[in-house]
Amino acid sequence: MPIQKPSKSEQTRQRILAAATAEFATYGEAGSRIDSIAKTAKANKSLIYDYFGSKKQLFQAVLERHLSDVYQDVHFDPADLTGYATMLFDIAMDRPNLMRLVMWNGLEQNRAWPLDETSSFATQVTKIREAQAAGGINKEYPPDFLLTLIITLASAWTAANPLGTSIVPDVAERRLSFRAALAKAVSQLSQPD
Amino acid sequence: MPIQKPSKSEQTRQRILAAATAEFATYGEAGSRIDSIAKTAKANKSLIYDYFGSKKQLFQAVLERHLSDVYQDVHFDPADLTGYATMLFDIAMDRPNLMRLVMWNGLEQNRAWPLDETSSFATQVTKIREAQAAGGINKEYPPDFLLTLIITLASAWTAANPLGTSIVPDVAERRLSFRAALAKAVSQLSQPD
DNA sequence: ACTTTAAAACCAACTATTTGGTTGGTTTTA
DNA sequence: TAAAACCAACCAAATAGTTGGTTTTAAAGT
Repeated sequence: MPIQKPSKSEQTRQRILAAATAEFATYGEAGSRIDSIAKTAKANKSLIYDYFGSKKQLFQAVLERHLSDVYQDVHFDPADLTGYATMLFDIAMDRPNLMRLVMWNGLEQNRAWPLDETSSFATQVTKIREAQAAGGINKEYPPDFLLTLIITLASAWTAANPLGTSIVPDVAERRLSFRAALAKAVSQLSQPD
Repeated sequence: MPIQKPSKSEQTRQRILAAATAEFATYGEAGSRIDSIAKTAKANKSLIYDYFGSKKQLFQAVLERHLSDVYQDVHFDPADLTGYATMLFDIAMDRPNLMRLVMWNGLEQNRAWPLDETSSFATQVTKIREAQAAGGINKEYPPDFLLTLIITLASAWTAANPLGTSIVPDVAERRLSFRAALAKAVSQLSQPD
């Protein structure tokens, strides 16, 4: 029996996570209602507490699950910042819920990040600094400036950014054009003089 | 009597707005508590309803007031995108509360913007497009791409952007360096080839 | 095969508290 | 003296979280 059919309770867990994802992404932690999640998940409210403990822990679980999905796909290569940017762009465009969850999490000042991207960010900054020293990346920008620029721009046209979506309501249809523009911008900025 | 001393009720109104600003900026609309605002404002809860109608209307009033403060200072000149970017950067850095309010408002999908920046955005996009046609701005980027890039980057290191602040926790002390980097980046991207 | 049995999965109903919003009146102002 | 400003107490609804139990599942015993 190589493939295990998910157990009944596991299926329920998944329904709860799916319902919670939609609710939290839409309304944030404070605005979400446990009753609403239970109803959408077609699960009894107490199961949510049995499986996840509390509203806050459920939010955390939802966020962590979606983040860890993505972490597997992300490879940071300081020699290819353009590729990094477009990959983040694709991830962000494909996962509006995740982007909104990240945003809510940030605003609701729920402690630092789950998992440890903070240290991951620091690693990336160091690699950019080294690449600058080695002449592979434009030295005129601070490395952490560049990294923030790339990550922020890559998610600038997601549902997570009210500015981006109100300036460009039709990004979805112009995705390739924007992806290319992003690539060009990052390339232009990171290229050594 | 050229200068009117603010009436008692006007002072109360202001205390409520100030308290609401802090509460809403910190917790968002859903996470804020009217009782808490009343307590902070040292005003009776019912005054909030007398003066502002409802929680939602109070949020809207707070946001509009802070936005209109800022609108007076913002002048958009397609011939000086760099200046525009740094001015937005200064405004954003000086008004963390406003930035967070804008972010909450966007995420909480409270209808479109108060006042009409939407049309203002459209105007700015048009002006950029014209400047591109006239050869004053790099033609390789879509005008609405450029505008989003500028506005988003200008606010990338504010309290409103969890990414920016977790990558660069010490922006405050390095403000001038980041301001200069932003100026250089915008200049580099908008300069015609 | 069939029963036993205990844990796992599930749920309806409930609770204590918090919440946005109201009421009916007192105090202050001009 | 009447309107404006203010407030303590109140209310109905909503909310996160709990309880005490019933149903399902699946393995063990016969």
